[in-house]
Amino acid sequence: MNSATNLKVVRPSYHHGDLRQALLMAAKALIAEAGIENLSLRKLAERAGVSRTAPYHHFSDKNDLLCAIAAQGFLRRHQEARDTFNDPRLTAEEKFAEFICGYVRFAANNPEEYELMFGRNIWKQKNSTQELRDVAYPCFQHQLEMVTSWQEMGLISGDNPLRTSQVIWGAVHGIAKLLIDGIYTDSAQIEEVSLCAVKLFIKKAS
Amino acid sequence: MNSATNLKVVRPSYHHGDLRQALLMAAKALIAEAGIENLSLRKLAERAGVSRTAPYHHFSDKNDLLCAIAAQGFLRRHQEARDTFNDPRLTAEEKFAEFICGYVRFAANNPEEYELMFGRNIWKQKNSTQELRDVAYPCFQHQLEMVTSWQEMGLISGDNPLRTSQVIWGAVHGIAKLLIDGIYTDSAQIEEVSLCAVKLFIKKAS
DNA sequence: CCGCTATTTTGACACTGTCAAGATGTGTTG
DNA sequence: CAACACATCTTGACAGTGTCAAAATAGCGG
Repeated sequence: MNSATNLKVVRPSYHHGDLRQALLMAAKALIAEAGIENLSLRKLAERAGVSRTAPYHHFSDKNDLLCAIAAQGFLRRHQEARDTFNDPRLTAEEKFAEFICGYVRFAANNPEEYELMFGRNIWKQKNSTQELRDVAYPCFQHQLEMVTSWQEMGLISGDNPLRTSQVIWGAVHGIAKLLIDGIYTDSAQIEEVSLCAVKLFIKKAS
Repeated sequence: MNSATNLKVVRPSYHHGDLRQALLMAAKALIAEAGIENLSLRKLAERAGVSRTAPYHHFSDKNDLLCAIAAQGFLRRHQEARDTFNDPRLTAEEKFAEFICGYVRFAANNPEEYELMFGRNIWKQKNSTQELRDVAYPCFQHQLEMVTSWQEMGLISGDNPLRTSQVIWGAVHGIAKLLIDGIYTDSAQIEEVSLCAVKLFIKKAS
């Protein structure tokens, strides 16, 4: 199916070269410029220099395209979270704080991409691609595992690890959403809010 | 011709009766049936029995219509929150728990309306109507005030009342969003997650 | 009664996603 | 090398969408 299996080297294989990749690039550019809701396949095709229906030979759907972009976002965030969690120079508490702050920062720095990754358009109904789920679920899983480990070592409070993970995920997700959706206007204080969340979840030793 | 002119004593004003209200009703019905993204002004007009552009004399915009519906949602939720906060039969801790659980329950029971109320489509850019802001901001404010009072009486942890309020708001919003957007599949356990959030935020007295 | 204005309609335009059918290049096989 | 199969891209078309302009209608105050 996927002709990209043969493309070990960057190689113009067919008419356009690698249209699929070019479309993803152009789509991200257009989204960054005008937001997700202003992305149309026709403008995208024009930007890529092909006709309106050319994208349909690389993505079955507009939804398919969006899922592919979201999948890239999950890969990036997953890697980011893994890096800080495995950084040997950080204490557990620093890792936890960076998990919270980094999560919100990721959303704040890539609002359109985050909106795509966690937007209802993709997840509601059966819109999510198998490819997207294969990338997103491990990312979710990783979050739960990290929180579980922090809880087991007594760093953060709560008893049920799964429930605590869900609440903390909900907290960072909600803070991020309230911010990037424009309900909070003070985007300058996200770091402060994130740090407050960290303090609230960390178990009091005193 | 229309014998309905004599029906309503309230205000049989013009051609249709009260089209604005009828449109809001029909819109909520359509949204409940097929979701926000499947609501079109044309289908709405057809449902209300008027032509496509008739709604434009009662709402300047599609966005204006959506804001009006969202405003009603904020009024309902605001009243709900006020009722539990002022219920003399509840202790402060019970009120706090009911605030958290009730918030998530409201979103779970009215997913489309909640999506509208807190969707980016309304708040991003300058899409929000003045009317909407006049209703929503007091609702937000009330939330902050409640959390502040609970913190001042030593019920919940944290030091900065504003930041704590924002984190707790973020938490309930995020839990609700993850649920109704279809990222959590287990909608049966929302109450459990909510209660876990309550326990996490309540200050340990022991 | 007439006219003014609020309300509604018809027509039109520029978009959108997506399908069907044809055209064109590419790789493989006989 | 030639011919075929197929991936790729294009043109044409259709049903939707939000929204504006201008025309038609209905109800009110004079």
